[in-house]
Amino acid sequence: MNIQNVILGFLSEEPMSGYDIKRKMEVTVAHFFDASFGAIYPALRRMEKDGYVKKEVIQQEGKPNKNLYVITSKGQEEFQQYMESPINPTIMRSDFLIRLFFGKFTKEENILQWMENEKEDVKRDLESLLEVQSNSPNTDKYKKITLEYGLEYSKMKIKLLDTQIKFLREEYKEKF
Amino acid sequence: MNIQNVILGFLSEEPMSGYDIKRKMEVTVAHFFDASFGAIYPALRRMEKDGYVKKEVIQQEGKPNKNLYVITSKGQEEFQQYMESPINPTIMRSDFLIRLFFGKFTKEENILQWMENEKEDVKRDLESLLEVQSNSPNTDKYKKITLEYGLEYSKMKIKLLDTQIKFLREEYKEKF
DNA sequence: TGACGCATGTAAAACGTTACATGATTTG
DNA sequence: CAAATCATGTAACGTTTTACATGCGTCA
Repeated sequence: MNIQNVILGFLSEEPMSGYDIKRKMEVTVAHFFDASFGAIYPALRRMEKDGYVKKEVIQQEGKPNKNLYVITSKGQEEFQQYMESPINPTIMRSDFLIRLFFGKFTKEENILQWMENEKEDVKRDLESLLEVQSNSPNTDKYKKITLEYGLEYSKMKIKLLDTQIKFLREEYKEKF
Repeated sequence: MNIQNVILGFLSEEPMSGYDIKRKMEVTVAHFFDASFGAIYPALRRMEKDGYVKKEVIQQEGKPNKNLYVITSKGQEEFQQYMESPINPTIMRSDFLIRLFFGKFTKEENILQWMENEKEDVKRDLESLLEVQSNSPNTDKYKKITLEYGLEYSKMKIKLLDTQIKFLREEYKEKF
């Protein structure tokens, strides 16, 4: 999977600009896929050159023009091929967990601070996912599963962090 | 966080070769950090050039020589600086979830197959983490938390996949 | 008036994967 | 006998981030 495949997916649903795609990603797949403008715009140009999408310039008043991209039949074929290809393994890269893993090389205060921060971050993630959920009751069942995945994952993280923070605090107190 | 920081972390524990580091990563941090030989070896060379590590060549019989890397005090300082720096956000990239998200563009059989495969993969991950857990009862408490994280995450995924697979199968049956 | 949202884009740099090359020993 | 393990390394390639550039409208 690369950005191109994901963009083709979004354009299979409706024509969008690079900006639209980025916004859409943020409220739908951000918890398991992320892309920057610097990756999206060049990808769209390439895809136009390769005939996967067609550009339509929309004149707007008071706002910059919009480059609306429409998927072509060649693009649809390409996307279908992607959907039939083998699934790539999930990539995860967690600085937080690396820090924890090497936790014995730093002060316990640092670690507790990291864990509190992480908990707050995850709580915000959870809230934003809950908001998305209540704002989109009519999404299809598969999208609902990916949302559910995000919700369960967040809840699991909060629970685990809560438990472990308490353990560490108990231990910390016992030093006196 | 980059490979260099992680390597410095491992070398803070004991001198290792590039090969050792890779092997160690596989049984400790693979569920939240991954690096290939093509990333590790060049990193070690750079780090030696920059004075973060020292190379010691170990002659071995019947096996290729080993380049054992030892962290220097400059390397220790660098690692401490990393440990005090702000934590980078976690990166996740899941082809599986992207496929699910765009599930309506493919056949339900495909989706069920993906989910079954994913479940089996996660089950294997869980088993390997459980094995690591029973093979290393004396690891420090922070490492234990990262292991616990992996275990809980795997269990969560299996549970969710199980539930959702059953739902989809029920629905599927009702079509008759 | 400064920041933010809308909107697009490029170029450089950083980072990493993949594939290839080498070669001995051990294991099934 | 083939495959896996041990062990290191390079080069090509691909991808992505970051930073920069532009510019209007709105809102506090």
